Formats: sequence, C-alpha cells, structure tokens
Amino acid sequence: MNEKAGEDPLQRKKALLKKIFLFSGVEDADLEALAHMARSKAFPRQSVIFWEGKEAQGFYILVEGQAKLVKSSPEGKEYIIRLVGPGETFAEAAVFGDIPYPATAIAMEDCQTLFFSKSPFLRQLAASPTLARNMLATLSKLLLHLTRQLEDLSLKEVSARLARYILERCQETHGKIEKGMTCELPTTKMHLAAYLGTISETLSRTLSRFKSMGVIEVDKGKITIIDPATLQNMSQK
Amino acid sequence: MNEKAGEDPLQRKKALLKKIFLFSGVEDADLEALAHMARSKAFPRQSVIFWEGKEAQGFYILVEGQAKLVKSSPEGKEYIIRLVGPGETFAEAAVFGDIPYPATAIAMEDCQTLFFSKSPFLRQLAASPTLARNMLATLSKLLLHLTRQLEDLSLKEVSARLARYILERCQETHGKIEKGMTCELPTTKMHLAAYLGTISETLSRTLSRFKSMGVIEVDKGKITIIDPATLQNMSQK
DNA sequence: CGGCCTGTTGATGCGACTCAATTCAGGTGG
DNA sequence: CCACCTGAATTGAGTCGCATCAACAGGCCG
Repeated sequence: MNEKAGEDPLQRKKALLKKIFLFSGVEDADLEALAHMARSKAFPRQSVIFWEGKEAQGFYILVEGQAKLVKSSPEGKEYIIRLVGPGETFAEAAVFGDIPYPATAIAMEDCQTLFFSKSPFLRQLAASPTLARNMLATLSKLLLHLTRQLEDLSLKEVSARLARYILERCQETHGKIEKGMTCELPTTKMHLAAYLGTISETLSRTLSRFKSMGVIEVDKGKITIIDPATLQNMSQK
Repeated sequence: MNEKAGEDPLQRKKALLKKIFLFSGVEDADLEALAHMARSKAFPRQSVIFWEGKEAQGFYILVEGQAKLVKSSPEGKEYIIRLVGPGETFAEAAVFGDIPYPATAIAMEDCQTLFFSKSPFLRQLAASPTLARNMLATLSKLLLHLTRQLEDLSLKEVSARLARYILERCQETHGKIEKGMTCELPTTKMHLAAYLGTISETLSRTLSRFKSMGVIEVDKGKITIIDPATLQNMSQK
C-alpha cells in the first residue's frame, strides 16, 4: 500500500493490467495507454453490470468479486453461461463485429472492475499485434469452453456434468487430481445448478447420491474427492 | 473459365479469398501472400477432415460442399456443433493458443477446401491488422452462435429450437420472414436432429405436429412457412 | 422471536430418448 | 423395367431422467 506503485492510481492500474493474461507480453508504452483508458467501475452485489441485447460499449476486467453471465427464459429460469472470477475479462467478444451483449452480466458479490471503452481499445488493438494475438487466444479459449458446455448439455446427463465440474475445479486449483483433494463451490448451490444446466433440487439429489456412493464428501460449500477413478469414469458419461 | 484470373491457380485462389469475409479489406499484397500459402485439399463424402483432440495444424476454408463439426459420445450419439457451408472458415480458433481441435470435422458431401498452415498464417496475421481484426470479428460471431445454442439447449425444448432454426434459415436466405417463404433443410433430417440436440424420431414428431397445427408445410427437404407469428411465438418458448 | 433465503426430501407429471416395426425413396443389377 | 437392397423417415409403445410442485429443516439477520 505504501509502495510508490500503490500511490498513483494510474501506476496501480498498470501494475494490475500486467498480471492479466490478455496483456501479457504487451509493450510497456502500450500498457501505459491501456491503463490510461481503463476506467474503474464498481458494482454492488446483485446488481446488473450490463443487459443482454444492449449495445456493447466496451468490455470489462473483473478485479475483485465474482460475476455471472446469464441467459434467462421468460419464465424466470436462468442458465449461467460462464462464471467470472478475479483477473478474468468478460464481454470481450461483444466489442468486435458490432454485436450487442449476448448475455446479461450480474455481480454475485460486490465487484470491482476495469472498463475499456470500445473504440479507444480498438485503436490500441490495431497498434499492438501482441495484444491482438492475446485477444485471439482469449476468444479461442472461450470458444473451447463453450464447445465443451454444449457437448455436456447435449449428450451427457447431470451426474456426468457434475463429475466433470468437480474434476475441473480440482485440476484448476491444485493442478492435479488426487484422492483427498478439495475444491470450492460457487457462492450458492443454486448458482452451480444454473451453471450445470439444471435446478437446485436435482443438484442436491445428485450430490447426495455421489456421497452415498462414497465418491465425494460435502462440507459447507467444499467438496472432497474420495474416489477420483469412478468420478473420472462418470464424467465420460 | 477463360478469364485470365481463371487460368492461374494462384490468381484463382486469390480471387476466391477476396470473397471470404475473413479477408475482406485485406491489402492486395497480403492477399497474395495468403493465396500463396493456401493449399487445396479435397475430402470425399463421409470422410474425416480432422479428429477431435488432434493437434491443430491449421484451419480451413470450405470452398465447395458441406461439412459438420461434431462431438460424439462413447455410445455413438453425436451432436453437431456447427454446420459449415461454402465460403465459411472452420477450426480457426484452434490455431491460437495451442489447443487441440475441440471437435471432429466430417465432410457431409464431397468437399473442396483451402488449408492454411498454422505458423505461416500467424506470421501473416501479425503483419496485417485488418486480418487480425477480421479474425476477431469471426471468432466473436462464433461465440455469439455458441452462446445461442447453449441458451437453446439449456432452457428451451425441441419445438422452440426447431422454430428458431426455421426462422433463422429463412432470415438468412431471404433477409426477411414472411408467409409463404421456404427454406432448405440439411442433407438429412438425422443431421438436423443432431444439430438441434435431439434425435430423428423426436424431430419427425415435432415436424408433423407443426404441420398439423398449420404453421408449416414440409416437402422434400424444404419447409414453407405458413404462420410466421406463431412460429416466432414458439421460438421464444 | 419471526421472517427470509438456501437447501433438502418426497410425490407426481411431462418431455424426450429407447426400442421395435413399418413404410418410403433412391440406387443397383439382373 | 421390375425386383431387390439399403438407408432414411415415420409411427407406436414403453421407460427414464429431470423439472415441477409442495412441504419442511436449518442458518442468518433485523
């Protein structure tokens, strides 16, 4: 907090940007320009960051908190396209090709974000091949993610999706999957259900079935893996 | 055929590239380089263009024919992520970020393609901001498409998905949606079923229900829209 | 304490997948 | 030209997964 980088808001932003994947390897001068155009925006818990269908004015980096990108049906049911954690960007895709935001973004907790307005960012993009390349890589990863989701929804049942989710979370946090490892669940189980394309009741039943089968332990939003092998097996359907 | 552009294979390729969205607005010199690196590849009906999970060596433009990008379950059920028509590119995303092909590509008819090898293309990309920008736009559109698919699969039922598909196809081919307009179906109804995330039996039933409700007419792989309003209504779920 | 939200558990119903039988269309060869 | 075959499309009956509806238990906070 008392470092020189901490005092100047511009330098603080710049330091922050450096840690974001999207900006890795970007020239210092470009980073400076980017830090300059980034605007801080805060969103309280439960507030809407942007609405689906609204004209895209820019994209965001989530600095702190947790957010969800959702599609919702007229009846009020919602599906979570993506959960966004600190350090991740979102709504990147909407910036290109003049398409409106394809989903609604909602802050699940109090959120701090950096906002990049569309046209200044596009200018910067044209100037920095590295940035363009990183953006392409980011979008590719997103595409991969959505492709997997589609696969899951179309040809796997809830138990398989849950199994895969647990394994992925574990892999993500520990880099490995072994007996006894634990992973965190999203804020509420309703959210996890919406993410898996189901409802809380079904998720609850599936979790307790897993428990009674002895493949996992559940305790307070944390899951401990007991039997990785069968979990792997179930995730393949 | 007798034009000067038609004789030289390189010039023919170049003329072809010009018509592709990905290369619109790209400088002539860059186009030349791109045409030079493009390799013609043909795939007979039913053959595999690439397998899911294989290391991505480049991407393709479909010049002629029709292809599908599929995910398949161990039991042999398949889901079509995307149908690819002439003039469209595919597997673009796999070129960035060192990810393997996320789905399998199969030629539904005899296909002519142009193949762009990864590293030469990446070099060209760094040299042409317009190309990079177009690629970003292309990926964005894909993301939008996948997002819609996810929404459909997670919160709509088959009839709504079918309704939306018909409307979209009509919009795409005529630019408008009006009573009496017709649109084409994919090669087989099995393919359409796999694309909608269902099976041929269910699709067949749904189609005949639509027919008996008087909202469409079906004739030989062609659908005529009779009642656009209720179709619209159903597509919203 | 009494409301509110989250989570669990049970009973029921509906949509869609499965399996099986039949018809239909296209292509082949005698 | 017709008999034949193969794959696609249709139709029916049965089953299953999961959403819905409803009741209830626990934790949190005003």
